[in-house]
Parts: sequence; structure tokens; C-alpha cells
Amino acid sequence: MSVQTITANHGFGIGELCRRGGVAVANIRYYEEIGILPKAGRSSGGQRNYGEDDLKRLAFVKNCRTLGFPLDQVRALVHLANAQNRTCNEARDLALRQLDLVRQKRDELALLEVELRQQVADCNATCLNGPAPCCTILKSLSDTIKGATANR
Amino acid sequence: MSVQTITANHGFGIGELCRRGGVAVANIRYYEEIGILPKAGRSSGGQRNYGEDDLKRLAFVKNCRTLGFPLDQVRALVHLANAQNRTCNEARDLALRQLDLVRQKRDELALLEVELRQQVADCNATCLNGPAPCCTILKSLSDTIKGATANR
DNA sequence: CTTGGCACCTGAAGTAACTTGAGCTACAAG
DNA sequence: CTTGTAGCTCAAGTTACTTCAGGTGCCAAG
Repeated sequence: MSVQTITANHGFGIGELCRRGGVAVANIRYYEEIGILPKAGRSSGGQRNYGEDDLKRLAFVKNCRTLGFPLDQVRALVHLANAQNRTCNEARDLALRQLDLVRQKRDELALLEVELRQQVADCNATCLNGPAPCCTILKSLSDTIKGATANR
Repeated sequence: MSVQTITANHGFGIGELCRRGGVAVANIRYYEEIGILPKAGRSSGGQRNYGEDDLKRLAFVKNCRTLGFPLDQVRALVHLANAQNRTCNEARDLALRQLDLVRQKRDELALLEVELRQQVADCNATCLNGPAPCCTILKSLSDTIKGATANR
């Protein structure tokens, strides 16, 4: 028994999905367009409508993004979550790779923080309010930075 | 004798600037195009040529980028470095703002690292090699993450 | 039944900071 | 003079959106 009439009887529009999912309307449409969310059902007038399952899928995607996974890895994770015939090693490997990236970025940022803090401190101590061309910050930007190759 | 240093005041091409400055040729042209580096002099045949000053300017820009300043702030810093009539407070403020951003990102990454590490550890402990849909990683991606709003 | 107003639609362009590609020219070594 | 490498311009692609323009759907009030 049951099926359509009983389940999912009250669908909702993209606006509500947006509010409840915490993802901008344009992004939801974008995710659908690039195949990260499934094509939404449409009302007779052509407007998307959604149910609770869609909200869950959206939350999954949002969590992936929050953890910094790029969209193509999110796509891989979404597919994996629906794949009975695959092992979770792939998910673990993706997470591990993401973890490595996060650690690497963290280390880079730590270096940047030291450098910037030093520059600000030097400026405060020696040249505040002085003429720009003499500023220790600008001077140190002219020198080569010791241990830095990183970017972005 | 210092023969070469004296004769070396004739310039060099973009390739050498690229190698010595550690910035890709295309980026050097791009920086020139958007006004972050001055228009380079040209040979009779239209090729850019550079001198030691250009290398210094490039190094300045590269250092700014390494510290994560976006290009429009780099532009501001470049102009500031040549401005006799301004104080260094502007430079200090830019550095301070950048420092805040770096700290903020660092904190976000710290949260991500904890979460990812936990997910990988759980997977290793409980479901490694198991079927994908049962994976603790994918399951936790379906749940809402506690303290996370951050992105990028 | 009509109208107002908001939600929603599509397609296109803009954003940052490059990167890549196509197709052509300059220049130095042999 | 040929050849290979370096350089030139202009255009489009990348990531993950964001913004915009111009049109349509839907619901409630009048």
C-alpha cells in the first residue's frame, strides 16, 4: 500500500530547500546542472519541487563542501554513497587525500601568520605613521622570503 | 675583473625574468596587463626586455602573493611603496587585515582537520573494505556537522 | 476574474587569478 | 639561410559560484 499518495505528499519549492538546507538557490540549480544533485521534479508550471530526500542529499553535498572537497570529489562521494557494489576504501582515500591537503594548507598558513605578525610588529615598533617608502613592511616585501614557495 | 657586471646593463628577456623571479611567463604578462607591473620596454622586434629593477618589482609582487594578498591589494602595496606622500599606516592596515584572514582560515582548517581525521580513523576502525553505503565516512557526511559554517 | 507581488524560470555574463591553446614572429646559432 | 627556441597576441578554459536581465508561475486580495 501507500506509495506516492501517502509519502512525499507535501513537496516544497526551491526557496524552502534553500532556507532549510542553507544553500543559495542559484547554487542548488548549479549543482543540479552539473549533475551533483539529481534533476528535480517539476510542477505543471515548470517549477522545481523537492521532498525530504532532496534535503538530505543537499545536506550531504553541503557537508562535503564544508570539509573542502572540490565539486568533482563531491560528485564521486555522492555516487559512492549510492553504490552497493563498491567498497568504502574509495571514500576513505578521498578523505585521506583531503586531510593531507588540509594539513598542508594549515602548515602554509602557519608560516604566513608568523611572517605577517612579524611584519606588523616591526612596523608598530619602528615606523608607524612614517613615510610609506620607509615602512619595514614594504621593505621586507622587497626582500626574498626565506622558506616560502607556497601560494593559494 | 668584473667585465660582465659592467656590460650587463643591457637587459634581458621575459624568459630570464621568469626563471630568476620564479614567476611563470604568462603571469608576468598578466601582471603587466592588469597594471601591477609597469609596461615593459620593448626591443625593436617588439619583445619585452627587462633590467634588475624589474626583477625587484617582480620579487615584491611575488612576495605579496606568497603572503596571500589578493592582486588588488598587491596593486595598492606596489603603489604605496612608491608613494613619498603617504604614511605606512596603510601598509600596516593591509597587513593586519591579511593577518586576520590568515588566522581565520587557520582556525577553519583546524576544525576541518579534526573532523577529517576522525572520519578516517572511524573508517579504519570499523568499516574498511566494507560496502560503500555502510561507510562511516559517508554516513557522517549525511549528518549535519556541528560547528561548521566555513567554506574555502 | 483580475491584478499585485513575490517566487521562480532560463541563459548569459562577471568574478579571481591564472592556465592553456592556436597561430604567428623574432632572434641567435650553425 | 635555415632551424629551433623564445616570444608575441588574442581567445578560451578553469573552479565554484554570483549577479543580471527579462520573462513566467502561483497565490491571495479585491
